[in-house]
Order: sequence, then structure tokens, then C-alpha cells
Amino acid sequence: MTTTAAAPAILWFRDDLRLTDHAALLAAIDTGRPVLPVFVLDDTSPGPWALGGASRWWLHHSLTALRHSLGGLGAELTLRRGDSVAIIAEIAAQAAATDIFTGGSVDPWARRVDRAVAASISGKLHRMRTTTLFHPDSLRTKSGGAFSVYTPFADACLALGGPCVPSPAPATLRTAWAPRSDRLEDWGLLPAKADWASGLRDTWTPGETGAMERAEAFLSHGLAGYADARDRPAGDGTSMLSPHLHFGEISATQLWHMVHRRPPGESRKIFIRELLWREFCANVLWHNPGLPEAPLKPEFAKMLWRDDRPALIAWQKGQTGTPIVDAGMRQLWRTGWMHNRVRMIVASFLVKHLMLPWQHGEAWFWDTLVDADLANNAGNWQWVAGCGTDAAPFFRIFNPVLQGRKFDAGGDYVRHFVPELARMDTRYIHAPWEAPADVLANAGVILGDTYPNPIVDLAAGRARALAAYAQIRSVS
DNA sequence: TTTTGAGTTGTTCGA
DNA sequence: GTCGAACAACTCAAA
Repeated sequence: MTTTAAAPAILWFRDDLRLTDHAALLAAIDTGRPVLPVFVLDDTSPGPWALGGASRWWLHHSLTALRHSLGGLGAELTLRRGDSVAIIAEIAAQAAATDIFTGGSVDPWARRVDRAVAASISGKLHRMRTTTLFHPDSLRTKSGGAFSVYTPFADACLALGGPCVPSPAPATLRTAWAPRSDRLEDWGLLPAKADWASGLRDTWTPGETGAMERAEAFLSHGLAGYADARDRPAGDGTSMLSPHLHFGEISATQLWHMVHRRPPGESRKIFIRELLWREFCANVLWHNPGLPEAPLKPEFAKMLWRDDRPALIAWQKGQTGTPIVDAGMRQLWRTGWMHNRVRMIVASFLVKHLMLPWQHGEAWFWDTLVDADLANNAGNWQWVAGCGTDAAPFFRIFNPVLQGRKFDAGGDYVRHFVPELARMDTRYIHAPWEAPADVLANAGVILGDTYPNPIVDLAAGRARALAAYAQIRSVS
């Protein structure tokens, strides 16, 4: 349809919705051809890992932001919905494009899509690294194997001396013909009926600008105290950059270098280690494509998980009668995010005290987290369940009362997200079932009425979990 | 090939 | 209240 001379280089945006430090974008520009930016919303290729509700909300706003910044360069973002392979092949054929540039994902379904796209176009698909610090294959043990323990993996990353310096956003972008585009508004990514997104709107600013503002605010105000503050859910001691990182509105490489312009110290080191945990999960998924579905440790296939739908629903809705768990689950529902310390507590509670399959928690997080990320979600749920990369899972059963008293000593976090306990005496805020009748009465709490009775006895749940874990060991 | 040290995030119990 | 030990062995990664 066009002459070859005008044929564009296609830039296929994936989990890298930014213009700065974008290797695929730069490579497309370097062809000297006009650039055709495309995003495809694909709900079929991912199978069960199609975008969840909270992620769809985020995506809508992130694409709005990306469209705006591309517009500043005189470029339009072509939006298409459907099967990635068919759409990219169709656009490539229409545009007579010989080169398609995209970010390299570690998600198994995305890798399958990439192979199919490469096979169905006449030109070349260039997969560039846009989401991880290093290419997964550049991190190997001395014997050439894949890492499965975090610490040696992190050491190997540090031995590489850090990722390359991020590149600036292009100042101009030459564009040409653009194909038909969907209207973002027609994709229905925002809540249709119940407006559950108001808490999300209050909490987040999706997009590259919002990501950079969050990062700079954290580095200026949060990083120094990060080592201590990050474990206290009532404060804002964490970076809250996870959704920005997941959608690639800021790259891990950019963050790495921003952090290293700050004074060295314990907090800086710990934050870098958190970035490397993200890198580790991506690496583990790269080498274990079954990670989201099947336990890494095969003996866990024999685990006798319980089937208890009412308990699962109570957990999802934050009605377990265990305050720190309920606060976390309600924070998740309201804001699309949960503090990391509390994620461990609620996950341990589901998998150990309730003995429900970790995949159920994984699926719920997938649907409700704005930072839902296949590698991190699967890797961390497996870690909590003990079937993943953790070497010492057996006796690691979080006691939600102790965790609450230790990390939410004043109960502020619980009070905020479980308002029916707002007036509870601090001594009993994490275990209201232990409170004397007059303390409950003074707080206006009626257990089993205004706030649930605990759905599981913590000591009994712990004992049951230990027995189940001992059982799969003896069977294997 | 064998050996050696280590492994994100915890809890409980008894002194 | 605080501290150290026990929890249970196993696998990983490097030497």
C-alpha cells in the first residue's frame, strides 16, 4: 500500500509504557524510518492470566498518559484489541514493515506470542530488554545453571556492576501513516457499574510522569528511613513503585541509577536488594514457565489442601476475624495494593492457617492488585507456600497477632482499614477475641455481629499446617 | 567428585 | 521481658 521507502518501523509497546530508557523505541528510531507505535490488548493469548480488574483500570490511565506523551512528539498510538499475533501480523503487512521492535517479556504466554509473531511476519521481530535490569541468560551459576536461591543470584547481579546507563526519551519522533485504531474509551477498562475505583484514583497517578514523581518523592523523603520504615504498614515507608514498575512506566534500570545517586547506606542497599528480588522472580519464571500454575517442589503436588469456599470468601472480603489479615485484604480491595509486610501475613494465613491452595490467593491477587505481575505474584505465593525457592519453609508460619503487635504496634493500620475496631483498646486490637467483655463494650465491638469471630483458631491452624507439611515430607 | 557453608522476611519454649 | 535453642533435614552454589 505504501512504497518501501515510507514503510515504518513498528514499535509494539508491551509492559514498557514509557518513552525514557526504552531500548525498543530507540532501536526503532535508529532504523531511520518513521515509527509506528502500537499497543494490543490481548485477552485470549494469556489464558488465565488475562489482565485482572485492577490492572485494567491502571492500564486505561497508563495508556492515556502514554498517548499524551506520544502526542507531544506528534505521534499517535494505535490501539487494537484481540489476538496479538493476528493483529501485529496484519498491521505489519498493511504497513509493509520489515522490522518490529518490542520489549522482551519473561511471561510464558508472551514468549509464545513472540515466537508466533516472528513466524507469521515476513520481516523481523526484534525483542529488546525493556523490563529487567539484565538479560535472564546473562545470570548463570558458575556451572552454567539457573539460580534458584536468591542470595547467590543477587551477588551475581551485583558482580555485573549494575545495568547500563538509561537513555533519555527521544526529543522528536518521525511518524507516517497509521492504521485504524480502537478508541481507548471503547475498551471498557474502567469499572462499568459499581465504581470501586475511587480508592484507586485517590491513591495512584498512573503514567510515566506519575511514576517519576513517585520515584523522586520516595528517594527524597523515603529512602533514608527505608530499612526500618518499610516494615510498618501504617506508614508510607515503602516506595509504592510496584505498579509503575510492572507497567514499565519507569524502568528498573532508571531506578537503579537514581538510587545510586543517593548517599550509600543500609537503606540504599536494602532497596536495591528489593529491586533484585523483582529481577530474581523474573529470572525464575524465565527458567520455570510453569511457575504460575505448578509448585516448583514437586512433592507439593501431594499436599492435601482444603476445599473451603466460605473461608476463601471470608479471606477475600477481609472478614476472617483476624484484624491484621482483614485490614490487609480490605486495603487491597480499596486501593488495589497491599503493604508488603501484610502481603506475607495474609498469604501465610491463607496457605497455612486455612490450608487453602496458594493458587487461590495468587488468582485473587492477580485480579485485585494494580501491580499484579506474573513473575512476582507466582514467585512470592510459592515462596510463602513453601513450594518455591525458599529453603526453610516448614516452621515459617506467621502468627498474625504477633506480626500485628510487632509491625502495627499502635494498631493504626487496623483501625484505618477495619473501622469497626477503631475504638478498640490497643492491647487487644490484634486479638479482639481475647478482650474482656467491658473492653469490647467500650469499643462498641460485638464479636460475631459488628466484627466476625475468628474463622480459625490460630494455634490449631498452625498445628494442622505443620502436620500437613510433615505428611508430604514423609510420603516423598 | 566431594566437601563446606549457607539459606529474606518466624514462632515457641524454657531458662 | 529477653535470650538462645529447637524446629528437620535438604538443596544449592562454590571451592
